[in-house]
Amino acid sequence: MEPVHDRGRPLVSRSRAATAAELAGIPWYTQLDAQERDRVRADLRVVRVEPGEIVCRVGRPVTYWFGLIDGLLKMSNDSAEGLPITFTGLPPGGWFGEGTVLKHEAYRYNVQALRRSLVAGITVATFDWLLDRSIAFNRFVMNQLNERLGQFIAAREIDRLSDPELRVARSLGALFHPVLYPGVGSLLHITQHELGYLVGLSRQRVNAALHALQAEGLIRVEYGGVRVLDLDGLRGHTVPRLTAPPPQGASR
DNA sequence: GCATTAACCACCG
DNA sequence: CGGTGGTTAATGC
Repeated sequence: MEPVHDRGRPLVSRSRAATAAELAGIPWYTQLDAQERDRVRADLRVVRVEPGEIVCRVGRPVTYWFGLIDGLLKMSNDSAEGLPITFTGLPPGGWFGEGTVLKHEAYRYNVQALRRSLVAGITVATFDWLLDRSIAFNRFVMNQLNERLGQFIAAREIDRLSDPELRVARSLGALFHPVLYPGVGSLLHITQHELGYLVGLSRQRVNAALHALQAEGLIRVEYGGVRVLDLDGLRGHTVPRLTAPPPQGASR
């Protein structure tokens, strides 16, 4: 597997308060009233994590509700020694862990940084407090849960796909989710190596798949990222198939 | 066959 | 320079 290096000090001790610009970029924050914003501003922490670092670990008691300000994270639900089950990329703008925070349980997945990232978090107490008083916040969380449910169903589907090009297309479609990841825009900053790691393919194979998708006009391959030209096309993308096996007795 | 790793070089920031 | 992309060759299932 990947090098899981755990940088010495716990995340909380390296964290700082959020800047005004960072706050303004948080989708649910801007929906809050003045008093709620005050509390969030006082509670919210921001920390820089290095590649390979783990943001939350399976089995650890819940501490924060997390959001990604910048960078790229990978979520996987793997049992301690078993094979990884599901990988999901977390692009900027994504907030995660609400299921765990709601139930005050232990985290059910690992979230690991694929590259240097800026991660924000609010405490469970503040999360609960917001849930008790802000309709807008409730709406955001409910929407988040609903969308993520769809994500995981899609992930299962992707896992079953054997065709590499299809896997890349669907994974990109998921990463460009406008509701879950409003920070992404039309250009996703991700290297082909990282994409390969998420999709479960080699960099070379991802490179080939990306160019095939580009040739179909669905995306544009750019330096250090991918621009989506046709999101619906990616979602419903089917490989130009030589599907129909020749009917029995077809002349040749 | 097809995908993977390793290696190389060119280019970008 | 390091990081990233495009490519080829050797190897493995």
